[in-house]
Amino acid sequence: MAQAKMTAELLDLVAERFKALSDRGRLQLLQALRLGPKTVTELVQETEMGQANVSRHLTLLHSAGFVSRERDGLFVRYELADKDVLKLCDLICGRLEAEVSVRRKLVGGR
Amino acid sequence: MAQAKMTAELLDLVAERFKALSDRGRLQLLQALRLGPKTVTELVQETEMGQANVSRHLTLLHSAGFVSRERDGLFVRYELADKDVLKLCDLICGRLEAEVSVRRKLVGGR
DNA sequence: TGCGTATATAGTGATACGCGTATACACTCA
DNA sequence: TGAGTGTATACGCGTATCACTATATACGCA
Repeated sequence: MAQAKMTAELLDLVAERFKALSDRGRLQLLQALRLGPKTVTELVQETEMGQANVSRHLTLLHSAGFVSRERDGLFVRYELADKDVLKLCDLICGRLEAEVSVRRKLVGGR
Repeated sequence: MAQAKMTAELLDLVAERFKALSDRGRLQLLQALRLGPKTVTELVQETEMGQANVSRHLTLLHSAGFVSRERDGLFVRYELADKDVLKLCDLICGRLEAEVSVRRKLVGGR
């Protein structure tokens, strides 16, 4: 896993994946999908984003491999591709919590 | 870990962290730091990036909490803040490898 | 086939990002 | 203090990204 020597192309692919996770709206969508598959319409309602934006973000997440899609008649149902996505988010969240607690200690309360 | 209800501010912080990892140059720097601390000059030599760019990227990685810095006389030595950074990269790499192997199966060689 | 709904895709303007050059700042040493 | 080296920052430019609106496509149904 992750050899020391990585080609520029591979790094670009990795960067692309991280970039897909570097937007609040997209993270919001992933969080919304935590509990199960949802249609675009449902996600629009939950996130208060415009339909076009939701669709665009979902398309991007899909091409990055983080969500899968499935047509259901008139609807398209999106779903988390696997659990790794959440693992990634949780790792970051863990880091943030650690930072916050350190900061609290330094400030002494707040 | 990662409650279902996340505030917009927290999501922005998470997105900011992922954005720090969404650039080939910065990933390259993190890879270069895999084996131990290095100075800016060394990183410039290893990565073939301009000095200004390396410094800027390192500053960003530092403010995102992924690397730590330490002055050593005239030099500044950067170091991976912890192992989680690599865990993140490895998770992405694992996904990429899986994708590639699937694609190989579909295409049938290549 | 025509209509209505769900989803995806232009087109556009504002903002953010990355790079290269030049310059400022930090530190050492004579 | 002044010269020299290492690191950080300012500026300008080209490009990418995002939100918004309008429009196109996909599908179900009468």
